[in-house]
Amino acid sequence: MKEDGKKEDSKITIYSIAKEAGVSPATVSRVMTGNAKVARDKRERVLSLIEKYNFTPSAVARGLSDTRSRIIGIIVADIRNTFYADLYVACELAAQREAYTLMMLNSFGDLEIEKKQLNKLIEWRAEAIIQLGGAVDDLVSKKDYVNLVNDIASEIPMVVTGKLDGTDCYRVQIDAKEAMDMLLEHLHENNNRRIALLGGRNDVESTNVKYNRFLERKDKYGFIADDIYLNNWGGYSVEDGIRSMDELFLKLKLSGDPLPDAVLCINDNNAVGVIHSIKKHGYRVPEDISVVSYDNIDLAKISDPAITSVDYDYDELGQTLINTVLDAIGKKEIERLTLLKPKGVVVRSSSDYKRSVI
Amino acid sequence: MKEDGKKEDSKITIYSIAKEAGVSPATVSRVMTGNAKVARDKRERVLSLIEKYNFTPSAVARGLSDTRSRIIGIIVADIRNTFYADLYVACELAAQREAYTLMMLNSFGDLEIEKKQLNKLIEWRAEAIIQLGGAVDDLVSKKDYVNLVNDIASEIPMVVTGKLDGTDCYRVQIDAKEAMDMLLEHLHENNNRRIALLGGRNDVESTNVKYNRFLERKDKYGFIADDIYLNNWGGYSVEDGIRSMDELFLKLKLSGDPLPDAVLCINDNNAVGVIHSIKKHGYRVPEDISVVSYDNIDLAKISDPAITSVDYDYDELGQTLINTVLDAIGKKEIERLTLLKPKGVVVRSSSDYKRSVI
DNA sequence: TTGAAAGCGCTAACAT
DNA sequence: ATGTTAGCGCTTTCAA
Repeated sequence: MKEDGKKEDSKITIYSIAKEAGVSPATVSRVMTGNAKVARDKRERVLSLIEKYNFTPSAVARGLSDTRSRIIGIIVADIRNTFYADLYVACELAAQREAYTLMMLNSFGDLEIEKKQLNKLIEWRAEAIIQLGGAVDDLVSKKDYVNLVNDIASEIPMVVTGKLDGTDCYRVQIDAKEAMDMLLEHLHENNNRRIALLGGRNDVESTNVKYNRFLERKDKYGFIADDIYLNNWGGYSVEDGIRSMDELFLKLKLSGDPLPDAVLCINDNNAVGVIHSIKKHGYRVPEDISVVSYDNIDLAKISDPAITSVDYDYDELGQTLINTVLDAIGKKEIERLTLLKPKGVVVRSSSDYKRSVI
Repeated sequence: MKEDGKKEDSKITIYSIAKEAGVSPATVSRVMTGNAKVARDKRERVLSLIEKYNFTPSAVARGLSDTRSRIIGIIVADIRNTFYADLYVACELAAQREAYTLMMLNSFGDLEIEKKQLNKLIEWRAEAIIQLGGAVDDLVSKKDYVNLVNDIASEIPMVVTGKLDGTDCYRVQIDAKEAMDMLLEHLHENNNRRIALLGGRNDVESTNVKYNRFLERKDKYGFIADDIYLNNWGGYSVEDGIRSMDELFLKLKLSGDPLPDAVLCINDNNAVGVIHSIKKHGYRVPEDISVVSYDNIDLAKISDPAITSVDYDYDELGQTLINTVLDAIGKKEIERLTLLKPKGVVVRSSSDYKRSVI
């Protein structure tokens, strides 16, 4: 049996601490928050009791009391997707630096779930909400969803990585145009002429931006990219990549058009699928066809061959997301849209091959 | 200008609802929680006001009031690791079914960070804490960490996926012995004789269990596995896999021992590295060397060649984790250790090759 | 069935 | 510098 079992176990709060230290609860609160001067001796006494009892003040009570939860809600399309996990971790790190706690929920790309998660965050009185992917990516947003978001955004700041037009969210994004330009430059340097564009969905903003940017710039580099080589739909997964490339092979066979020199994929997962298809059809990467993509997640490095991919500064992105949140909470005047430059293209074997100029 | 701007915006709580509905706050609370009968008409009036104002009760206030936060804390070694992300999602799904919210924090395998995160969860008065990987995996746990954990575990349930001995945590794990047996059976069926064991760390419980199980059973199958083929250290990453296999090639070259028929890797990442090394050395998978591993994360499927891996029922694992938490919260008598059977081995090309019996 | 009132554990005036 | 007190927004006895 423990000594003094009964007394010792009674719930410990700032009151019990205060009593034992012979001070007022307010004083205990003051030494905890550091929001006011406290006499050296009292502080020490309080501190040692806190230490003794291993006291941890209740964030719940504090949240109620000062009506600042210090929680930032964050809805992620799917944390199992490395891209989002990378982003999430960057946010968590940044948030912790500012003494905020993230409350993370998955939406699985399901609008109903997303609404439910938003609600949960409101219940917890999150001071702001960040959304990584999901409905916020769609180019044209559902009416009732927009309404919900606007309802929320009128109360607390919402910052999204997508478009979500019709709402007044803050937006933080990687500059997709710039990302496209980097890849085009790289492909051009290696004398690729005939370029295919695969993966993604037309109704997703970042994909759409890339697509348009490509069309805008292709002539500058003398790229050949007839419609048959362009397919910005089919999704973002490995399987989607396989399907898109299989389809391209088929179409090319029927039309008699030559293979592309390079395939520009919408992300690394997609590229893995594309490579898979290319190998399956008996061609080599990069000797026959180069493959490049975006995001530079771990997969790009460990794929075989390793994939050339546009890298982002995830830490910067996370920090910017959090900064935007904090500024918005603090009612500072800030830009509605922040565009971050991609870090650069990491050249790997999938495209590290200079074609001869014929 | 909005109509009635001032009044409309004043914070809406159960009080404002109560007043407008002409009932007491208690009644509003009752209709929200459903904890007591409320006259039909009053309920309807309250409900319609809730609807009208889009009222969402404060979980913070509720948490303070009934001292049940309905938060389950969860510390993950690294959410960017697909294995943990899979596990996490399974937990989130299970938790939501029970109307609990997960508060997820990463430990990055750093003991100091882990302690800080534990503390944060205590601040938020998590009703229980789940730990996926990290310090809980270590076979021999650090003294002060054990003390901290025991301090916490004496207050709220802790359930871990690792060993964490010296503590009274609940443990939920995949049966590593069984998982090993499945792979051995598979390798045997394909007439692999000479087996190498690569990856992992000796001081991690699940790895250790597998290693010992292998030694225990190898003779039954007539496997040849001299010390030179065994290397259960080197870690869990792709790079670790490359290093381990490179090293094995080197040692074999020096000793003149033949190549193994199959390499049994500690997880899928490791296997990717091993395959990388094998290819690099000019051998083929599976024709020259078969490769198998554990966890069956997405990577196993999209790797080239696709990797044979032991699959788990992640949903079941998540649900069991949450059930254990709930039972423990409810002070039910439950087993301290729950062992789950692996789902089975998913055979893919990396080992789908029958060797001829010489 | 319903309301009044106390209390959850903290913070922040306000007074001293 | 410190104590008193009044909330924060709920839930839950306890009476009625």
